[in-house]
Amino acid sequence: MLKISELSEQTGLSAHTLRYYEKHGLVNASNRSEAGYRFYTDSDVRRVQFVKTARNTGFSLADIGQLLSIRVDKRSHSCQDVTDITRKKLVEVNTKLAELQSMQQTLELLLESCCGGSENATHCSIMEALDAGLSREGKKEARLIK
Amino acid sequence: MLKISELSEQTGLSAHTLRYYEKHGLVNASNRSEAGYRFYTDSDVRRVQFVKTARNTGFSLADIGQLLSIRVDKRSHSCQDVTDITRKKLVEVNTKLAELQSMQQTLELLLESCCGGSENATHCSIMEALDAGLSREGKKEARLIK
DNA sequence: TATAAGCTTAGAGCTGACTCCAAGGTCAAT
DNA sequence: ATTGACCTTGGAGTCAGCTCTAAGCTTATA
Repeated sequence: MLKISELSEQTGLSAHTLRYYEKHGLVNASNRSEAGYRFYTDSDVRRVQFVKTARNTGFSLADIGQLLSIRVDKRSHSCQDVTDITRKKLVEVNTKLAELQSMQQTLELLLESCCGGSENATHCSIMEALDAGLSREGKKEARLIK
Repeated sequence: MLKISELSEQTGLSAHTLRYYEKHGLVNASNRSEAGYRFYTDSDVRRVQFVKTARNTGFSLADIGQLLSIRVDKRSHSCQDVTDITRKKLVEVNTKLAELQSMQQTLELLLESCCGGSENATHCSIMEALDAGLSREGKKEARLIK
């Protein structure tokens, strides 16, 4: 039986966060002392670690709520229930990934196009490109957005 | 001279958002009618479009504030000032990109490992992998996390 | 002139995932 | 018995970037 600070240490999640998860229905302490102190069992620890792993994988707390309810009663759920949640997440991740990749490319082209020197920015090609809505090239090559 | 709704139409930003930007010091209407209605000049329109382009490129409103103050007085700023902001943003984007790519890979492996069928989730390999902290493989290949 | 559409403001609400605070109770060690 | 570390709770604050509301004025059209 672990106290909240011990669970915090074991999982790397703060006690604040653990209480927050409890408030949101993700992880309860199986036991409480007479004074109300939370005490966590091994099973609780595993549940918290499941939550942490799922968070690292990108699932929202709402997703994780669903995954947890599958986890406690696997017989009443299908693999498809699980893949549905996972696939939905993958789509979200891919969408964000595409946005970020586009930003990355733009930023790299902007940096390539600019001297970055200490002379004044009167003719800075980054400023020019942003002014032109990125529609023009970086002065030499016609690649931005296009 | 455009009214706010006209500027909204031209830029694709809502009137709400335009007022929000003004409140945060990014874009002022150069003129006001007697009744206080905002009127935007061509120069204002260009400024708003600059902001929009910078937003699309991933810059925060705070970054854009800096870029705008460079824009209005290019002589007092260097190309390096501009590349500093841009490079900082690129680093942030690359960091997020790495996180998302790791999530993407994990999600794809999870999906590969699971049948996704209508049978119950008792032996679902996604659930098993999340339970094991992704430290184990997808039943067949040893690739998750590793 | 009446109506509807559009404008103004300050300020509140939203999202998600924490993060912190105050006020007070508990526990272990000295 | 006292100190200090730890625990409890409800509720507020944080971040970014909007998004919306309410109450009231203005403007264009019929």
